[in-house]
Amino acid sequence: MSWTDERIATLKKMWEGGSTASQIAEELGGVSRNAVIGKAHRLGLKSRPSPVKAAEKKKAAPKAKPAPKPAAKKAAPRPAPKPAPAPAAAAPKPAAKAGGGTTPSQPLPNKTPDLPKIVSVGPGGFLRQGPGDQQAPIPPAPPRRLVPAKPSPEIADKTSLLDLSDKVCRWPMGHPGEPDFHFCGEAVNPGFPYCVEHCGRAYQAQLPRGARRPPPPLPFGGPRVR
DNA sequence: CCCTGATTCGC
DNA sequence: GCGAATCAGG
Repeated sequence: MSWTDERIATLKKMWEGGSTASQIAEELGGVSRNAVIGKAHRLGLKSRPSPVKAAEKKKAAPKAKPAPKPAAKKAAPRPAPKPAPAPAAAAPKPAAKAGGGTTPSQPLPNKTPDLPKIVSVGPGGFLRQGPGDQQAPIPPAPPRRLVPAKPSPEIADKTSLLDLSDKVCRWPMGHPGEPDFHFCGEAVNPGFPYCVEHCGRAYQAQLPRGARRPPPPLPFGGPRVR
Protein backbone atom coordinates (compact mmCIF):
# COMPACT_ATOMS: atom_id res chain seq x y z
CA MET A 1 0.00 0.00 0.00
CA SER A 2 1.25 3.41 -0.87
CA TRP A 3 0.50 6.65 0.84
CA THR A 4 -1.89 8.32 -1.49
CA ASP A 5 -3.08 11.84 -0.93
CA GLU A 6 -6.37 10.66 0.43
CA ARG A 7 -4.79 8.19 2.78
CA ILE A 8 -2.49 10.87 4.09
CA ALA A 9 -5.42 13.20 4.51
CA THR A 10 -7.30 10.56 6.43
CA LEU A 11 -4.29 9.91 8.55
CA LYS A 12 -3.98 13.57 9.38
CA LYS A 13 -7.61 14.00 10.19
CA MET A 14 -7.83 11.00 12.42
CA TRP A 15 -4.53 11.73 14.05
CA GLU A 16 -5.57 15.25 14.85
CA GLY A 17 -8.97 14.01 15.78
CA GLY A 18 -7.49 11.94 18.52
CA SER A 19 -7.81 8.49 17.05
CA THR A 20 -5.19 6.01 18.06
CA ALA A 21 -2.63 4.77 15.59
CA SER A 22 -4.21 1.35 15.70
CA GLN A 23 -7.60 2.73 14.82
CA ILE A 24 -6.15 4.77 12.01
CA ALA A 25 -4.30 1.77 10.67
CA GLU A 26 -7.46 -0.28 10.81
CA GLU A 27 -9.44 2.38 9.02
CA LEU A 28 -6.87 2.81 6.31
CA GLY A 29 -6.26 -0.85 5.94
CA GLY A 30 -3.17 -2.50 4.61
CA VAL A 31 -0.91 -0.70 7.01
CA SER A 32 0.31 -1.46 10.45
CA ARG A 33 0.10 0.69 13.52
CA ASN A 34 3.81 1.37 13.25
CA ALA A 35 3.43 2.47 9.68
CA VAL A 36 0.84 4.99 10.71
CA ILE A 37 3.00 6.33 13.48
CA GLY A 38 6.05 6.46 11.32
CA LYS A 39 4.20 8.25 8.59
CA ALA A 40 2.65 10.65 11.03
CA HIS A 41 6.05 11.61 12.28
CA ARG A 42 7.41 11.98 8.81
CA LEU A 43 4.52 14.27 8.03
CA GLY A 44 5.46 16.47 10.89
CA LEU A 45 2.50 15.47 13.02
CA LYS A 46 3.53 15.19 16.55
CA SER A 47 2.48 13.59 19.72
CA ARG A 48 -1.05 14.36 20.63
CA PRO A 49 -2.73 13.16 23.79
CA SER A 50 -1.02 9.87 24.13
CA PRO A 51 -1.99 7.60 26.96
CA VAL A 52 1.63 6.84 27.57
CA LYS A 53 2.57 10.28 28.66
CA ALA A 54 -0.71 11.14 30.21
CA ALA A 55 1.11 12.25 33.28
CA GLU A 56 -0.83 15.45 33.10
CA LYS A 57 -2.67 15.91 36.34
CA LYS A 58 -3.70 19.50 36.72
CA LYS A 59 -5.09 19.75 40.20
CA ALA A 60 -5.30 22.63 42.57
CA ALA A 61 -4.07 20.29 45.23
CA PRO A 62 -1.45 21.56 47.61
CA LYS A 63 1.35 19.86 45.83
CA ALA A 64 4.53 21.58 46.82
CA LYS A 65 6.46 19.65 44.22
CA PRO A 66 6.05 21.04 40.72
CA ALA A 67 8.15 18.22 39.36
CA PRO A 68 11.77 18.96 38.49
CA LYS A 69 11.33 17.64 34.95
CA PRO A 70 14.50 15.73 34.21
CA ALA A 71 15.90 15.77 30.73
CA ALA A 72 14.95 13.03 28.33
CA LYS A 73 17.23 10.06 28.21
CA LYS A 74 17.49 9.87 24.48
CA ALA A 75 17.82 12.76 22.12
CA ALA A 76 14.16 13.52 22.10
CA PRO A 77 13.35 16.84 23.68
CA ARG A 78 9.66 16.89 23.08
CA PRO A 79 8.39 20.06 24.60
CA ALA A 80 4.72 19.22 24.55
CA PRO A 81 3.38 21.49 27.25
CA LYS A 82 -0.19 20.90 26.21
CA PRO A 83 -1.97 24.11 27.07
CA ALA A 84 -5.21 22.37 27.97
CA PRO A 85 -7.89 24.82 26.95
CA ALA A 86 -10.19 24.13 29.87
CA PRO A 87 -13.17 26.07 28.66
CA ALA A 88 -16.13 26.73 30.86
CA ALA A 89 -18.22 23.76 29.90
CA ALA A 90 -20.68 24.49 32.59
CA ALA A 91 -23.33 25.93 30.36
CA PRO A 92 -23.82 23.88 27.23
CA LYS A 93 -26.00 26.04 25.12
CA PRO A 94 -29.11 24.05 24.27
CA ALA A 95 -29.12 24.66 20.59
CA ALA A 96 -32.69 23.92 19.61
CA LYS A 97 -31.71 22.70 16.23
CA ALA A 98 -34.89 21.14 14.99
CA GLY A 99 -33.45 19.18 12.17
CA GLY A 100 -36.72 18.23 10.63
CA GLY A 101 -37.08 14.97 12.44
CA THR A 102 -38.11 16.17 15.82
CA THR A 103 -40.14 14.05 18.12
CA PRO A 104 -42.86 16.13 19.70
CA SER A 105 -43.83 13.14 21.73
CA GLN A 106 -41.17 13.99 24.20
CA PRO A 107 -42.79 15.94 27.00
CA LEU A 108 -39.51 16.29 28.81
CA PRO A 109 -40.74 16.81 32.36
CA ASN A 110 -37.86 19.01 33.21
CA LYS A 111 -38.58 18.61 36.85
CA THR A 112 -35.01 19.37 37.69
CA PRO A 113 -34.39 22.54 35.75
CA ASP A 114 -30.76 23.22 36.35
CA LEU A 115 -29.29 20.18 37.90
CA PRO A 116 -27.04 18.25 35.55
CA LYS A 117 -26.10 14.93 37.06
CA ILE A 118 -22.42 15.30 36.69
CA VAL A 119 -20.21 12.71 38.21
CA SER A 120 -16.86 14.17 37.39
CA VAL A 121 -14.97 16.27 34.96
CA GLY A 122 -12.96 14.75 32.17
CA PRO A 123 -9.44 15.67 31.24
CA GLY A 124 -10.43 18.06 28.52
CA GLY A 125 -12.83 19.85 30.79
CA PHE A 126 -15.78 17.89 29.54
CA LEU A 127 -18.37 16.60 31.86
CA ARG A 128 -18.23 12.96 32.56
CA GLN A 129 -21.60 11.54 33.30
CA GLY A 130 -22.87 8.35 34.72
CA PRO A 131 -23.58 5.36 32.51
CA GLY A 132 -27.32 5.84 32.71
CA ASP A 133 -27.49 9.31 31.30
CA GLN A 134 -25.14 8.91 28.44
CA GLN A 135 -25.63 12.00 26.34
CA ALA A 136 -28.92 13.12 27.75
CA PRO A 137 -28.20 16.63 28.93
CA ILE A 138 -25.88 17.77 26.22
CA PRO A 139 -27.83 17.45 23.00
CA PRO A 140 -31.47 18.33 23.48
CA ALA A 141 -32.15 16.80 20.14
CA PRO A 142 -34.23 13.63 20.42
CA PRO A 143 -32.77 10.27 19.48
CA ARG A 144 -32.32 10.70 15.84
CA ARG A 145 -30.55 8.19 13.73
CA LEU A 146 -29.18 8.97 10.33
CA VAL A 147 -31.72 11.41 9.07
CA PRO A 148 -32.21 11.09 5.33
CA ALA A 149 -33.25 14.72 5.28
CA LYS A 150 -30.64 15.52 2.66
CA PRO A 151 -30.24 12.26 0.77
CA SER A 152 -27.71 13.10 -1.84
CA PRO A 153 -28.41 16.33 -3.63
CA GLU A 154 -25.02 17.74 -4.44
CA ILE A 155 -21.68 18.14 -2.85
CA ALA A 156 -21.93 21.79 -3.65
CA ASP A 157 -22.52 23.17 -0.22
CA LYS A 158 -20.63 20.50 1.59
CA THR A 159 -17.51 21.25 3.45
CA SER A 160 -14.61 19.73 1.61
CA LEU A 161 -11.12 19.21 2.82
CA LEU A 162 -10.13 22.51 1.34
CA ASP A 163 -12.89 24.33 3.14
CA LEU A 164 -11.58 23.45 6.53
CA SER A 165 -10.52 26.23 8.80
CA ASP A 166 -10.23 26.96 12.46
CA LYS A 167 -13.78 28.14 12.51
CA VAL A 168 -15.62 25.12 11.19
CA CYS A 169 -16.14 21.66 12.55
CA ARG A 170 -13.63 19.20 11.14
CA TRP A 171 -15.72 16.13 11.86
CA PRO A 172 -15.50 13.82 8.84
CA MET A 173 -18.70 12.57 7.30
CA GLY A 174 -18.56 9.42 5.27
CA HIS A 175 -15.44 7.70 4.07
CA PRO A 176 -12.53 9.52 2.47
CA GLY A 177 -12.34 8.97 -1.22
CA GLU A 178 -16.03 8.48 -1.67
CA PRO A 179 -17.93 11.05 -3.69
CA ASP A 180 -19.98 12.35 -0.80
CA PHE A 181 -17.16 12.54 1.69
CA HIS A 182 -17.17 15.87 3.41
CA PHE A 183 -16.82 17.48 6.79
CA CYS A 184 -19.37 18.76 9.24
CA GLY A 185 -18.63 22.42 8.68
CA GLU A 186 -20.65 23.68 11.59
CA ALA A 187 -19.33 26.48 13.74
CA VAL A 188 -16.78 25.06 16.09
CA ASN A 189 -17.01 24.85 19.81
CA PRO A 190 -14.50 27.57 20.69
CA GLY A 191 -11.20 26.04 21.52
CA PHE A 192 -11.92 22.76 19.81
CA PRO A 193 -11.70 21.46 16.27
CA TYR A 194 -15.31 20.31 16.30
CA CYS A 195 -18.72 21.78 16.81
CA VAL A 196 -20.46 21.33 20.10
CA GLU A 197 -22.35 18.31 18.96
CA HIS A 198 -19.31 16.50 17.64
CA CYS A 199 -17.25 17.50 20.61
CA GLY A 200 -19.66 15.38 22.56
CA ARG A 201 -18.81 12.48 20.31
CA ALA A 202 -15.13 13.14 20.02
CA TYR A 203 -14.44 13.54 23.68
CA GLN A 204 -15.95 10.70 25.57
CA ALA A 205 -14.89 9.05 28.73
CA GLN A 206 -12.70 6.16 27.89
CA LEU A 207 -14.28 2.94 29.01
CA PRO A 208 -12.29 0.06 30.43
CA ARG A 209 -10.15 -1.66 27.89
CA GLY A 210 -12.15 -4.82 27.78
CA ALA A 211 -15.52 -3.14 27.45
CA ARG A 212 -14.98 -0.95 24.44
CA ARG A 213 -17.79 -0.97 21.99
CA PRO A 214 -16.73 -0.99 18.37
CA PRO A 215 -19.65 0.86 16.77
CA PRO A 216 -19.72 4.31 18.34
CA PRO A 217 -16.19 5.45 19.02
CA LEU A 218 -15.06 6.63 15.64
CA PRO A 219 -16.26 8.91 12.93
CA PHE A 220 -16.44 7.83 9.32
CA GLY A 221 -19.77 6.18 9.97
CA GLY A 222 -18.27 2.92 11.02
CA PRO A 223 -15.87 0.50 9.49
CA ARG A 224 -15.74 0.30 5.80
CA VAL A 225 -17.18 -2.78 4.23
CA ARG A 226 -14.55 -4.39 2.15
C1' DC B 1 0.03 -9.24 29.47
C1' DC B 2 -2.66 -5.62 27.39
C1' DC B 3 -2.42 -1.19 25.42
C1' DT B 4 -0.23 3.33 23.80
C1' DG B 5 3.17 6.44 21.02
C1' DA B 6 8.45 7.20 20.01
C1' DT B 7 12.48 5.96 18.04
C1' DT B 8 15.72 3.38 15.49
C1' DC B 9 17.53 1.49 11.48
C1' DG B 10 17.75 -1.73 7.49
C1' DC B 11 15.61 -1.62 3.27
C1' DG C 1 10.27 7.31 2.27
C1' DC C 2 8.83 3.21 4.31
C1' DG C 3 7.76 0.23 8.22
C1' DA C 4 9.18 -3.76 11.31
C1' DA C 5 11.66 -4.05 15.38
C1' DT C 6 12.46 -2.16 19.34
C1' DC C 7 11.98 0.92 23.16
C1' DA C 8 9.49 3.19 26.91
C1' DG C 9 5.58 4.03 29.60
C1' DG C 10 0.54 3.35 31.63
